[in-house]
Amino acid sequence: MLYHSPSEYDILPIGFSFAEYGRRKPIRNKNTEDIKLEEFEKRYDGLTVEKEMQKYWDDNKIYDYAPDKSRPFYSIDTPPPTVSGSLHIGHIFSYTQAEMIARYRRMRGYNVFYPFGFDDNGLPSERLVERETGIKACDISRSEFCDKCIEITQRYEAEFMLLWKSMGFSCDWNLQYSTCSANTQKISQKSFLELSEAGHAYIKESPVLWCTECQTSIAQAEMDSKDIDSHFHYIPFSVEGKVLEIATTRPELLYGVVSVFVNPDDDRYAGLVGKMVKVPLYDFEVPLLTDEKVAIDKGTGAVMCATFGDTTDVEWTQQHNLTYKKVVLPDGTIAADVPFVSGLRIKAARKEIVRLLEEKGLLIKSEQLTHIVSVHERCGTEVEIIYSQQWYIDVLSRRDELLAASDKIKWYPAQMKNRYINWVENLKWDWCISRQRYFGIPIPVWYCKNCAKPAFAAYEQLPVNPLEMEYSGICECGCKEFVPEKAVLDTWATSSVTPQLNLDTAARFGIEDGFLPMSMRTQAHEIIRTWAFYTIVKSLYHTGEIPWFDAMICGFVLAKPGEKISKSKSNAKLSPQELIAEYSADAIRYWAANARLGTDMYFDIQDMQDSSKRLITKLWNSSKFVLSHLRDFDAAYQPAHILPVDRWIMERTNEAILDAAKWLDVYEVGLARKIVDDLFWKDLCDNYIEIVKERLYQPDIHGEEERKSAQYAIYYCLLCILKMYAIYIPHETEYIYLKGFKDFVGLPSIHLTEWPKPSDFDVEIIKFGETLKDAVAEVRKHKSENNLSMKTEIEEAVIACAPEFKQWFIETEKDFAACTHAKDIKYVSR
RNA sequence: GGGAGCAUAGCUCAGCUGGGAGAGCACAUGCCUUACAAGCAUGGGGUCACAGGUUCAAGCCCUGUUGUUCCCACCA
Repeated sequence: MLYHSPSEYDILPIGFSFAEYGRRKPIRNKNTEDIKLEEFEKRYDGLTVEKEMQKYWDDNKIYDYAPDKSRPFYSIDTPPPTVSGSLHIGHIFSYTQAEMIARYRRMRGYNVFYPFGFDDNGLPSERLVERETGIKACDISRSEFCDKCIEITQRYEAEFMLLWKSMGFSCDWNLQYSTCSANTQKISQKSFLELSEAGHAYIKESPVLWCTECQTSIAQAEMDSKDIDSHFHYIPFSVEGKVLEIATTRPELLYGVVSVFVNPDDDRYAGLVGKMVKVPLYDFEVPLLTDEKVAIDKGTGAVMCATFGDTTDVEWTQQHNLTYKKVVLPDGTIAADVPFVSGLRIKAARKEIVRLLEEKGLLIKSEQLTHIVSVHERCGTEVEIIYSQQWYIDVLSRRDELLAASDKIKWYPAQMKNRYINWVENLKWDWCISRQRYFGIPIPVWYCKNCAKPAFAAYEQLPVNPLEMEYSGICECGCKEFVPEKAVLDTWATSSVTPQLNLDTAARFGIEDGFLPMSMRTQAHEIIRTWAFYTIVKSLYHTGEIPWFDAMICGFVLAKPGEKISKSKSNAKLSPQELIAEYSADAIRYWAANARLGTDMYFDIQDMQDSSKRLITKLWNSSKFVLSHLRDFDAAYQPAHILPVDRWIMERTNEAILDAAKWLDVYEVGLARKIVDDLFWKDLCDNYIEIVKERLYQPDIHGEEERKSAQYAIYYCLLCILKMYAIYIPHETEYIYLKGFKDFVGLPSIHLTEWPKPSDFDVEIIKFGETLKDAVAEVRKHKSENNLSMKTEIEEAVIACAPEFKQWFIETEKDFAACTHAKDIKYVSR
């Protein structure tokens, strides 16, 4: 029986380790003299190295942007993260994929313009501040509240920037912008003025989507849907003395009923159309009208139209020229002139009306139901529709142009275009851009006190805040007094001009002409209907062109199917900062690259740790090996004869380079990574290095020139592999580069080197390599099946190969024998 | 209700223009092999969701079905 007490470990002779105790075999002599480990640490310590490398990049300004007309220009429109809370792993995931593309393009020789920004104005930031301070915006003065917003968003931005830096992002922070800065305000207000001048932005009083919690108008894009438990109340209206049963979920709007609709083909009501219907409880009369939208088979086939229960009510009110009866006020209470329920909040009013109906015998029945309602995405409150004056940007009349624009943009992956098309085709409202909020970019407008006509700020005045400035002109009507606009712009009205913001930054470097359209926009699929859509709208109005040529649409990280990662659900186990501190940035980056573009992924810490650590360690160890054999390498010397097996690994590398580039050109970082992984792990480490190892160690057996041939190959392959991995794991590859390759290459950073560009690869020699691998595998199989050590000598190996490969095999015989420990090698034809 | 994606090994997934069913993890069996036990070798394991069709040939193309995820619409 195998039993050991702790004391037994203490008496193990030197040369035995704990793990080996049961086997009683000496641990291997590590040959430390050969490897000179003082230069290559035994274990790679990513956490320390990453900090060092980041400092090295900072100190040497590796990623500073400088225009270079000799290179093709490549610009990236990166999402300015909404400053509405801390970032989570989902942000890391999609930003990292785009960052890899920036690195790839840079290495491909592009002059990459890669600015970052922060979206720090508007409702999302206000809600963050309200949450953090416990103060509601409406409870303190506007300037006081805005000061708090600036203070808190700046704190978050500092945190965001540190996070991107610790992820090793290769952007130049001098190109940074913020959407609440004075300069941005100027550009955003200018956009507003230009669109107003051209008639694309306009003001009108009409029904608008309204959040009673945030007390502001919102846009169609800001709505979410939510399942809500509710009741269908069957209420008896009456027409010509007969009961007309109508089902509704909004009985509190009874006072706002302006008509009743039935389907024109509904025989049940044929004779009643045009007659007056009496509304129960309130006893006023409304007309019975027809509309094709009414479903005959739903409920009783009769629908009440109230101002406003839903978008259909809005359409009907407009189409049939019905009057507006105010029921719901902007603060979510019932208007003062509504009998029975005035002053109550909507839900309380609903209860009260139902109670009254019941009391008076006017409630036929109530059915429970779950239905989907529209809620405000920021607070989850059910969206109301009220009448009010707002600024809009015309999108409905531009549907065709907006659709045509999507054909000019290349979407990656292609099917993401459908989401955009789907959204544009389903637009029901023009884009409402005014918000009755505080911390946002002011709408640069005053209104004439006499005739209410808007007066616009002059371009030279921008940025302006009308609340802090008098309008100095005179209205057409002769009036000199003006009232300032209090509303601010929708945050998307500003973030939709990121191409213009970036252009403004680029202009500082003298890059203006040809900057637009930008090369590429990267973003997650969930904001196609907002950010992508609005940017396209603005771009078409401002430039008549698409905003960018390519759209790289990333997926999302989910906790599990259907569940987004969010702090409130506490399924984000660790913050990105904690993940970096624990597992290293390279580990997270390598994992983040394991995704199909546009496809959501589930976050699994174990998964990330396993795959990333394995690769990072393997790359370290193999680099250590390779570089230990390049101490006397002369990069300028090309051996006269490169052995076939060396040619094989170099050609395989070329093949992989071209394959990986093919994927990276279409933004598929994950598929490209897999190509590199296969080359590195399977072909280079498991086969090539094993085959040529002895040739590198023992030139006395294999020949000096032959050793040089192997050196030539491993230098080329490892350097290419490091370059390809550099976009994924920039810290480790840089560290290895600095230790082993910098002196050969001459450039101060691997990130300044060029992506390898073989013109082609040799298919024949790669086929030979495959046959060679098969032959080695056969021997390994033989030893494995017989429980033999790989070192065991075998008498004879018989290689089955095609005749055209035989000469190459003969030239590989010494390597093959060294790798397999075969004493004799014979051939048969295949 | 409209649209899109997905369905391949126990798990996570790759498989680009039709011809060999694959990787990692997990599992099993071995192995100190002058980089790496955070390793290496070898192996077991699949009706490629289902039903039709096109083709000499289908995981891949076509039609339909089912399941699933997402986007949009759906508040009477």
